[in-house]
Amino acid sequence: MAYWLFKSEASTWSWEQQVAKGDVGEEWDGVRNYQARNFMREMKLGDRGFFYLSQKDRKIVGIVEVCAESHPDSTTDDDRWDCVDIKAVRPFSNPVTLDQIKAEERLAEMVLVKNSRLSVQTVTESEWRIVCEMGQTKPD
DNA sequence: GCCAACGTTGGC
DNA sequence: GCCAACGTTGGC
Repeated sequence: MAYWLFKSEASTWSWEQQVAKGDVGEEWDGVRNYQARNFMREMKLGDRGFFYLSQKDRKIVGIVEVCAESHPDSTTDDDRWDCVDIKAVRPFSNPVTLDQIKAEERLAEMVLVKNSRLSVQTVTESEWRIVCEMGQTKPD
Protein backbone atom coordinates (compact mmCIF):
# COMPACT_ATOMS: atom_id res chain seq x y z
CA MET A 1 0.00 0.00 0.00
CA ALA A 2 1.20 3.47 -0.90
CA TYR A 3 0.74 6.78 0.86
CA TRP A 4 -0.13 10.13 -0.71
CA LEU A 5 -1.00 13.72 0.07
CA PHE A 6 -3.92 15.59 -1.48
CA LYS A 7 -3.88 19.36 -1.37
CA SER A 8 -6.94 21.56 -1.40
CA GLU A 9 -8.06 25.03 -0.48
CA ALA A 10 -10.81 25.09 2.12
CA SER A 11 -12.70 27.67 0.06
CA THR A 12 -12.72 25.29 -2.94
CA TRP A 13 -13.15 21.88 -1.31
CA SER A 14 -13.14 21.53 2.47
CA TRP A 15 -12.70 18.56 4.78
CA GLU A 16 -16.34 18.98 5.84
CA GLN A 17 -17.48 18.67 2.23
CA GLN A 18 -15.33 15.57 1.84
CA VAL A 19 -16.81 14.02 5.00
CA ALA A 20 -20.32 14.82 3.80
CA LYS A 21 -19.75 12.58 0.78
CA GLY A 22 -19.39 9.59 3.09
CA ASP A 23 -18.14 6.26 1.77
CA VAL A 24 -19.23 7.11 -1.77
CA GLY A 25 -16.41 9.61 -1.88
CA GLU A 26 -15.79 12.23 -4.51
CA GLU A 27 -13.69 12.76 -7.61
CA TRP A 28 -10.41 14.52 -6.95
CA ASP A 29 -10.93 16.47 -10.15
CA GLY A 30 -9.49 19.65 -11.57
CA VAL A 31 -5.85 18.61 -11.44
CA ARG A 32 -4.05 19.98 -14.51
CA ASN A 33 -0.52 19.03 -13.74
CA TYR A 34 1.18 16.02 -15.32
CA GLN A 35 3.19 14.99 -12.29
CA ALA A 36 0.14 15.07 -10.04
CA ARG A 37 -1.90 13.20 -12.64
CA ASN A 38 0.76 10.53 -12.99
CA PHE A 39 0.68 9.92 -9.26
CA MET A 40 -3.09 9.48 -9.39
CA ARG A 41 -2.70 6.96 -12.21
CA GLU A 42 -0.42 4.94 -9.92
CA MET A 43 -2.90 4.86 -7.05
CA LYS A 44 -4.59 1.62 -6.03
CA LEU A 45 -7.85 0.97 -4.24
CA GLY A 46 -7.32 1.25 -0.51
CA ASP A 47 -4.25 3.52 -0.71
CA ARG A 48 -4.28 6.14 2.02
CA GLY A 49 -3.62 9.85 1.81
CA PHE A 50 -3.40 12.98 3.91
CA PHE A 51 -5.90 15.77 3.30
CA TYR A 52 -3.93 19.03 3.39
CA LEU A 53 -5.37 22.54 3.29
CA SER A 54 -3.20 25.16 1.61
CA GLN A 55 -3.27 28.95 1.68
CA LYS A 56 -5.00 30.26 4.79
CA ASP A 57 -5.04 27.01 6.82
CA ARG A 58 -1.78 25.27 5.90
CA LYS A 59 -2.37 22.06 7.85
CA ILE A 60 -3.14 18.38 7.45
CA VAL A 61 -6.62 17.79 8.82
CA GLY A 62 -7.44 14.18 8.08
CA ILE A 63 -6.92 10.85 6.37
CA VAL A 64 -8.59 9.80 3.13
CA GLU A 65 -8.69 6.55 1.16
CA VAL A 66 -8.67 5.92 -2.59
CA CYS A 67 -12.11 4.44 -3.36
CA ALA A 68 -11.96 4.47 -7.17
CA GLU A 69 -8.83 4.10 -9.27
CA SER A 70 -7.83 6.44 -12.08
CA HIS A 71 -10.53 7.37 -14.61
CA PRO A 72 -11.24 10.35 -16.89
CA ASP A 73 -11.79 13.64 -15.07
CA SER A 74 -15.49 14.40 -15.56
CA THR A 75 -14.91 18.16 -15.42
CA THR A 76 -13.15 18.25 -18.79
CA ASP A 77 -13.40 16.75 -22.28
CA ASP A 78 -9.63 16.86 -22.57
CA ASP A 79 -8.62 13.21 -22.39
CA ARG A 80 -5.21 14.04 -20.97
CA TRP A 81 -6.66 14.46 -17.49
CA ASP A 82 -7.53 11.55 -15.22
CA CYS A 83 -8.29 11.45 -11.52
CA VAL A 84 -9.19 9.11 -8.66
CA ASP A 85 -12.05 9.20 -6.16
CA ILE A 86 -11.32 9.55 -2.45
CA LYS A 87 -13.38 9.20 0.70
CA ALA A 88 -12.78 10.54 4.19
CA VAL A 89 -11.49 7.96 6.70
CA ARG A 90 -10.99 9.97 9.88
CA PRO A 91 -10.03 13.46 11.00
CA PHE A 92 -6.83 14.14 12.88
CA SER A 93 -7.40 14.56 16.62
CA ASN A 94 -4.80 17.30 16.31
CA PRO A 95 -4.37 18.87 12.86
CA VAL A 96 -0.67 19.03 11.94
CA THR A 97 0.41 22.44 10.71
CA LEU A 98 2.97 23.22 8.04
CA ASP A 99 5.01 24.98 10.72
CA GLN A 100 5.11 21.79 12.79
CA ILE A 101 6.16 19.76 9.76
CA LYS A 102 8.93 22.21 8.91
CA ALA A 103 10.11 22.16 12.52
CA GLU A 104 10.39 18.34 12.54
CA GLU A 105 13.77 17.42 11.12
CA ARG A 106 12.69 13.87 10.31
CA LEU A 107 10.23 15.42 7.85
CA ALA A 108 12.77 17.65 6.12
CA GLU A 109 12.53 15.57 2.94
CA MET A 110 8.73 15.68 2.65
CA VAL A 111 7.50 16.89 -0.73
CA LEU A 112 5.32 19.37 1.13
CA VAL A 113 8.52 21.01 2.35
CA LYS A 114 10.57 20.54 -0.83
CA ASN A 115 7.98 21.25 -3.51
CA SER A 116 4.97 22.83 -1.90
CA ARG A 117 3.27 23.67 -5.20
CA LEU A 118 2.65 20.09 -6.27
CA SER A 119 -1.02 19.35 -5.61
CA VAL A 120 -0.79 15.56 -5.35
CA GLN A 121 2.28 14.25 -3.58
CA THR A 122 3.92 11.03 -2.46
CA VAL A 123 4.43 10.34 1.25
CA THR A 124 6.85 7.70 2.52
CA GLU A 125 5.77 5.15 5.11
CA SER A 126 8.02 6.65 7.79
CA GLU A 127 6.71 10.15 7.05
CA TRP A 128 3.20 8.77 7.29
CA ARG A 129 3.81 7.31 10.73
CA ILE A 130 5.51 10.44 12.06
CA VAL A 131 2.74 12.77 10.89
CA CYS A 132 0.02 10.48 12.28
CA GLU A 133 1.82 10.46 15.59
CA MET A 134 2.01 14.25 15.59
CA GLY A 135 -1.71 14.35 14.78
CA GLN A 136 -2.46 11.87 17.58
CA THR A 137 -4.26 9.72 15.06
CA LYS A 138 -3.83 6.03 14.34
CA PRO A 139 -1.96 5.41 11.11
CA ASP A 140 -3.94 2.47 9.70
C1' DG B 1 -1.27 41.67 -1.23
C1' DC B 2 3.34 40.50 -2.67
C1' DC B 3 6.48 37.82 -4.97
C1' DA B 4 9.38 33.64 -5.78
C1' DA B 5 9.04 29.34 -7.86
C1' DC B 6 7.32 26.64 -11.10
C1' DG B 7 4.79 24.88 -15.26
C1' DT B 8 3.05 25.82 -19.78
C1' DT B 9 2.82 28.05 -24.15
C1' DG B 10 4.23 29.58 -28.47
C1' DG B 11 7.41 32.03 -31.60
C1' DC B 12 11.55 31.29 -33.75
C1' DG C 1 14.23 22.02 -29.53
C1' DC C 2 15.22 26.31 -27.16
C1' DC C 3 13.83 29.88 -24.35
C1' DA C 4 11.27 34.21 -23.30
C1' DA C 5 6.87 35.44 -21.83
C1' DC C 6 3.15 34.54 -19.29
C1' DG C 7 -0.12 32.57 -15.82
C1' DT C 8 -0.78 30.21 -11.50
C1' DT C 9 0.19 28.65 -6.99
C1' DG C 10 0.94 29.11 -2.28
C1' DG C 11 3.88 30.61 1.60
C1' DC C 12 4.83 34.64 3.84
